[in-house]
Amino acid sequence: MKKQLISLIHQKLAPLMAGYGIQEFDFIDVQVPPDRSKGDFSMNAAMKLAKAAKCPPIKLAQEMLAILNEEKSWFSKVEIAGPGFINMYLHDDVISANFNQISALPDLGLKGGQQNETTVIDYSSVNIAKQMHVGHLRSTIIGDVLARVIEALGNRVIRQNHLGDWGLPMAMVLFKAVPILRKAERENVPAENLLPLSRLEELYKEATAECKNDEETAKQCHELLVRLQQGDPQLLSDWKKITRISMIEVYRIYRLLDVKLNEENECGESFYRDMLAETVKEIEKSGKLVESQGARCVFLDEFVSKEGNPLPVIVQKSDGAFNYGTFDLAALRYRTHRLKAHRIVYVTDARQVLHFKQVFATARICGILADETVALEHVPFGSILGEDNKPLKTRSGENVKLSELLDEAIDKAFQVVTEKNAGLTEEYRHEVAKMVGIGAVKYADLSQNRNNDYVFSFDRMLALNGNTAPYLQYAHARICSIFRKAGIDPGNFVEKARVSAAAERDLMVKILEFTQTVEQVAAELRPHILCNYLYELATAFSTFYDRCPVLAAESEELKTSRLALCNTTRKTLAKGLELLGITAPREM
RNA sequence: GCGCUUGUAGCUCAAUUGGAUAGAGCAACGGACUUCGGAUCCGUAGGUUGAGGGUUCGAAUCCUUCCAGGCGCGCCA
Repeated sequence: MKKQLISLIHQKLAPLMAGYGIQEFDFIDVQVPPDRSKGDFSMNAAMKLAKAAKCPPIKLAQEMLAILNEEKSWFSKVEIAGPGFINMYLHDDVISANFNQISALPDLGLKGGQQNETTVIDYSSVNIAKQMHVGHLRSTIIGDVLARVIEALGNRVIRQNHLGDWGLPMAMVLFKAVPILRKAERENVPAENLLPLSRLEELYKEATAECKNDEETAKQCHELLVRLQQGDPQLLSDWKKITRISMIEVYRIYRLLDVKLNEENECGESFYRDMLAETVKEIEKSGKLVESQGARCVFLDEFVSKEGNPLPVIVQKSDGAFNYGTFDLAALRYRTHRLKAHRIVYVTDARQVLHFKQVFATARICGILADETVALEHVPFGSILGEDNKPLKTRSGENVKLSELLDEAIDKAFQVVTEKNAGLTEEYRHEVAKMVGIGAVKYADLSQNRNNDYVFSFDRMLALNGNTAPYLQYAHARICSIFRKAGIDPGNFVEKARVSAAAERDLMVKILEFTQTVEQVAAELRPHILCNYLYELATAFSTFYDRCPVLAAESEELKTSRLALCNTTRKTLAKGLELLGITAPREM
């Protein structure tokens, strides 16, 4: 609706603006005023243009007003407010008509924009031989939402799980694990029996400790890494075994979280192993490669070290091994040349901002990218903190395992569901507890501006009111309940609605904002915008629900109209939650 | 030291990227049910947007100087 309105205004005002010598029309935009009493939309173009048109904003606004006032089919009223805002009030029929049009579309009009870009999203990026812990949560769920959102708007999305499987940590695990693998072979027992993921993680910790205290061990690990990266067949086979053992557990968590990552999305560091040398050669060709203290680097003037010297990006270490910057550069090459990405999005924590700035700058300077117009976007996010305002850890100082955290959320949700709705079967309560518990954890994370750190609190995220997942799920369940009571299948309900009360109108207007909200999330890569929207939608519904009886409406027509409104609200809520990777139960 | 980032109601967070009287939830107080799920709705109160200065029709948002927290800065990822 907003787009149509903008194009209408554009068309109407073009001659006037041409008279002022203004041909560019980007300035024509409308926004929802802060206060409903100021109309459905407002426009500040008069103020923005006053300078270019050399005309006082009020005069310009008056001239615009005169033209817009002729448009009787859309506006019931247009008026000037403040220093030159133009406030527009739409006819109820316009709202209803737009609403019915959107309602009839299978995807609520999400694909209407036809974006058709290829976007690569790099997220989750778990490490091999490490159990998933809270540190992996944000990248995994934020990335998953961004992928769903961009995909839903009609783009091709390629999800990439950039596994940490080819660096020094991997070498340290191998250093400890190889003897155990040999033992397993001698005794003819499956490797995973002797080396479950938890054991692998212990080995990694032991190795780190040993390397710290013993230079000889550290040296051996570095050598082992070089051998692995050079393709030692036995090491490769061991490496593969460990990777698979590790990923089985990761996929169990992905399924629990309802995150859309599979084996086909695995494109870890090791994937680029044969492209690393090539990538360095490519950099060498650009003339930017410099040898420094035995390492091969690219120096970037815009980044300065502690001592005030230009900061290097190391592309090849002095021992010949490659490190993470090279993996990222090789990945950029692959993603632009082979995957033909128009946009590449990296979802990692905020500590890596400098790293990605350097990688992006290096790629551009050294001509690594197939297409210079490709958008490279780092999506940083803050940390998850404990009640003590420090990064969340267990009492003993360990990382909190994701698996345990999620189980606890589900347990707590089960208690709440049982308390609130003991009438449901136990089996169904368990199902709902999963949707509510996981939904709460995800929503608590997603609903906040990702820049900030946040304090993890089960109590707050499982609260039944306020901006939480259970509140949204509850609104959805109430709508389903109406249809159940009426004996109508909402999936086949195709009636139309029209405005007869203020609460209905407000709800319709809110629903009409859905597509533009999703588009905004895709553009800004900030899921909390969608959360805020859904919360407002659920609130608008709750108000409507309180004031407008549906099944007991005064007339059959009114009942049908309100059912139609309920149904589209239900679809919008469910779709919005689905984009957030959250399931909305029919009963809870 | 340099760089990035954050600071908004007692608490947890928003604010359409420079727009109108800075909005929600929790907590507090007061209302609403012989109706569809009260896990609800409506209202009251609560603010020098960390502090100062600047830019302009207009600043939480941009520039600048401070204050306070978090993070990063050559062979870990």
